[in-house]
Amino acid sequence: MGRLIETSYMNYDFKKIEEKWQGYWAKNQTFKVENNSDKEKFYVLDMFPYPSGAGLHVGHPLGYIASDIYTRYKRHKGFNVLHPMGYDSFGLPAEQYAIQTGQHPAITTETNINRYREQLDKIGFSFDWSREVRTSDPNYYKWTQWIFIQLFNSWYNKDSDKAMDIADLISVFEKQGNSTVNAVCDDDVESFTASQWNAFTDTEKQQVLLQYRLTYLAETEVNWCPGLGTVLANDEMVNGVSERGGHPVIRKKMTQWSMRISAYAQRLLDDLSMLDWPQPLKDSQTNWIGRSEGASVTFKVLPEGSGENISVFTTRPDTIFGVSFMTLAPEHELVAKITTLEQKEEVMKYVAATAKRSERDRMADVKTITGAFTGAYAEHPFTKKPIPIWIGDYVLAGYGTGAVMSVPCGDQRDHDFARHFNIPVPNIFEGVDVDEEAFADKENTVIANSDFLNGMPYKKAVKRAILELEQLGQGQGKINYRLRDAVFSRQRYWGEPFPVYYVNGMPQMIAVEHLPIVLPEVEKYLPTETGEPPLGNATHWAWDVEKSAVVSNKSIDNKTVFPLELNTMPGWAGSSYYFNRYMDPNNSDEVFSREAINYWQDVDLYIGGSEHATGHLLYSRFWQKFLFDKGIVPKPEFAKKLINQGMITGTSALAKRLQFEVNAQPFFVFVDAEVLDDYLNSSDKTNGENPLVSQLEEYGEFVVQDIHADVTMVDTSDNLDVEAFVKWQPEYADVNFITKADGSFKVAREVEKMSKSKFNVVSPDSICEEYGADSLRLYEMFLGPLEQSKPWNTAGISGVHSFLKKLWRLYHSGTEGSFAVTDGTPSADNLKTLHKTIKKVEEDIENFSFNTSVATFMICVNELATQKCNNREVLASLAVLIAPYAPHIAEELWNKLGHSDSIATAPFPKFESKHLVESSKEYPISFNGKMRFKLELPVDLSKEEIEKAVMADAKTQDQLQGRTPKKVIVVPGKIVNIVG
RNA sequence: GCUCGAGUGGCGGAAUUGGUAGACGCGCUGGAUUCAAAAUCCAGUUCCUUUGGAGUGUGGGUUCGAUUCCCACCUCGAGUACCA
Repeated sequence: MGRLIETSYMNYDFKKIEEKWQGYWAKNQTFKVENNSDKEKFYVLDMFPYPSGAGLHVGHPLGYIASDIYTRYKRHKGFNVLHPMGYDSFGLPAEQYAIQTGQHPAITTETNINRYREQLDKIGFSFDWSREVRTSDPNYYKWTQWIFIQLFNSWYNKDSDKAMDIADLISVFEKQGNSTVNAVCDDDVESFTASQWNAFTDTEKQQVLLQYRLTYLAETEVNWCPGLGTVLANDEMVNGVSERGGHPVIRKKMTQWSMRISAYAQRLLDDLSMLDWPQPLKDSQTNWIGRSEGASVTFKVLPEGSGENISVFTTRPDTIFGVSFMTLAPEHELVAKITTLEQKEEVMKYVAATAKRSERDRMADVKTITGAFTGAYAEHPFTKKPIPIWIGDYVLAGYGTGAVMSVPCGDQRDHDFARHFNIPVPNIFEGVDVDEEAFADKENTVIANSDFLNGMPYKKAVKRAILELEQLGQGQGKINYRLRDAVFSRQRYWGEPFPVYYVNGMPQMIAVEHLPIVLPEVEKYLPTETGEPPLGNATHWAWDVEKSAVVSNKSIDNKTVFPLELNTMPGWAGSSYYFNRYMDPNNSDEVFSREAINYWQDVDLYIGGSEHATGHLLYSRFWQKFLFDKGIVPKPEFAKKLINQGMITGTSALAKRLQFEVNAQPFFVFVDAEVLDDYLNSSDKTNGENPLVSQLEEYGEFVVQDIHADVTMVDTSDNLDVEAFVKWQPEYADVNFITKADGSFKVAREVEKMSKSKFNVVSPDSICEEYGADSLRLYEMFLGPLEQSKPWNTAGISGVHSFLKKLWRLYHSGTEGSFAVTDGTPSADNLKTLHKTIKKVEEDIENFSFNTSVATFMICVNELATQKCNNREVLASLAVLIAPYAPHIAEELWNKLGHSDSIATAPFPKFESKHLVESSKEYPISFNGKMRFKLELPVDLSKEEIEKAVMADAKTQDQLQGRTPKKVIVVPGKIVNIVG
């Protein structure tokens, strides 16, 4: 009896081992870190997960495993590593579920988080859970509200190029008005003097200040999604529909909170160069910011003296003499003013038609050219000739000034428009034909027919044109950005409430000491009958300035009790600074202490998906820069290095089904994939050996169909468990299965996105159950390069699993597999294998090439097993090497080697090159670049000696067959190449 | 359309500054062990017309030598979408 138990323990019992060490780590808080340490800091962060109801599949932990390996490695290297985890727990799915079921989103969220935690714990991550944060926790969103208030109380000073306190701005207004202020602000700010400012009422002053604040309330065109009942940010829609749910989105004017991210456009662009982030991600941020250099040009509307001006932005001021018409966006405010009587009807019709077309229609239909002539003319700044003013929906109201100077010879869209409406296409390029298409090449441009620009190349002409425009007072050089201010209001329940109440319609911030303003209870999570956001359903949602408390709506008197903001913040609010909050997550007095932020500084390694390129990662950089300006954080960028892990796709199992037609009725047969292939590829369809032949003779023509089978019912050799399949889908119970002679039935495989509907979802739990967390971790890494997308196929896991068993056996070479190590001096071979492994694994981890280090471990264990190595010193080093990858088995082996502490902080083995020194080298001998044979030669031979030895070799003469080589290339230590 | 990335055995993939293409694993084939199975171990496994030859998406170039560098093209994937 006792012997049985002993034996079972001697085998690699991963379940027992993993449970034991996960328990140990939790109990001993092995991975809890302090904010002060003599050790150097290192901060490894995973992107915040949203805890969805579906739980994790094997694709989700990929990045977490990689970051955990790096974290554990850095601990072995002597760093104090911050490696936290938490939840981005506000969000739409929980709210949609609440609308359907009435269940409070907080409850759904809690359930989902618990499930996530359970799944994460099983994989053996070394997170410091004492630092967990949740964005929906009032103790957390108190600080989200706090940052919002800081933004509200700030403006952007272009002179100092940073955010400054709004109080500074007010004192300037009081003394000098706003003419000397160089701020990022709304376009339509009117100028005022100090005395005018001082005469303003409070409300007027507030109104003016809103035009300067970094978060402001303004009527803006927003992306309204009726299907979701909320507005969406640009990055939350794809091709004119909502990213979540695919609902249509329309343009609508609404009063909304916005974030003046445009103030940071240039710095967001410039600082990309100091980030070690993937180039595609930086490129997409660069595109999103969309900087273009050019000029703004003012055209006077005729007749002279009408006082109206059209201002345009152009990147090609050098083509100003090619202007043959102007185009305004149909929404442009001048349209109504300048349209002549005769054209009024046509223009109004066109404006109404475009307003009706949804954004999506307009995008889907780029080819159709539409527009209308306003009847009005503008004056060319130089030639003074009249230019017709058109409207067209190819000009976007939201970009630039919503108006363009149209140069049909230099811009294809202008060209198309001109041709369509028979507008002249004057040519201003030397030696270029612009009849068929516009000439947009800047490099080979020589300007002609352009007065003072004649004969100039692009760059020179641009400079000159701007100079001339400036002298006329009708233009100047300008830089334009595509990046728009970000709408910050959402008409949702499950988000952070704004710390805002309204006095005379003007927003007021609630004092910081009264935060958090907690999300109120509501009976319904839908918008109110009057169309207000869900918070409009709350009965206690008013601010009492005397009590400094949220009180019943009934007491609103607009004297001491005021209505609170009904919108909530968007999903990205809470995730735009969480990386900083992790540094000191339980601090209730400050967002984080000085001590904490000064110690941890910023994230050293950030791992997550590339889908956040223009959302989370841009907003976070913006907030970080703002906090940096305010002296709250020490770094203008929050993450030095970022890695996008690739997606893991599923490998679907497809059972081949044939559909025959029998008596005008469909008739089905499942057939083994190889049998079918064999049949389809054979030229002789009457070959009697293929089981399909008999079927075909009977039924004739067929159509092949692919039926998804659940991947769990397929073994490593693609054989389907037919019994289980039929039990799972009883409708197939009566269908015949044509199997191979031995009764096996193979499915075909196809790589598709991992999804429930394709029955190819694999959960980490089932893998942990069957093979253990260490196998899962190794296999996820072994699959391929971290950043690449790659298919999951559970079949392959047996390789890493048997590797772990082999590793275990290396330490259990005693009788009946008992633990046995020896204390002697390791052999030269042992040391060579070990140090080769140390070198490679260390390089691999530093390069995030985790797949190759798993291969290295396999080679190492194979070699040590061949060497029958059971040396304590070598095996102890090996345990540490492998600990970041397979921490559970490493802990167990470390423990058996006699250590009472966790392996977590054991020093990483030191590589010593002396163990790798070789006395001879096996030279590949190539002829004309092709390796033909190998020759073992001493390593210290000179070039000449090598050549001599090679030429003297019989195999060389064999290859040459009497020819005399033209040349012999010898690269000592590498290769010999004989030419001729 | 534009921008970026990637194409290597049946499959996932390896090859660090140009220097032995296919490491490692899966799968497959054969064998050992076993009453049998699982597990384990050993050998083989790029292709072909095999005393040899060809071969890293295709075609060309640079080089003694190219998966690696250059040019053109093809295919797939990601991002973006009238941005003046």
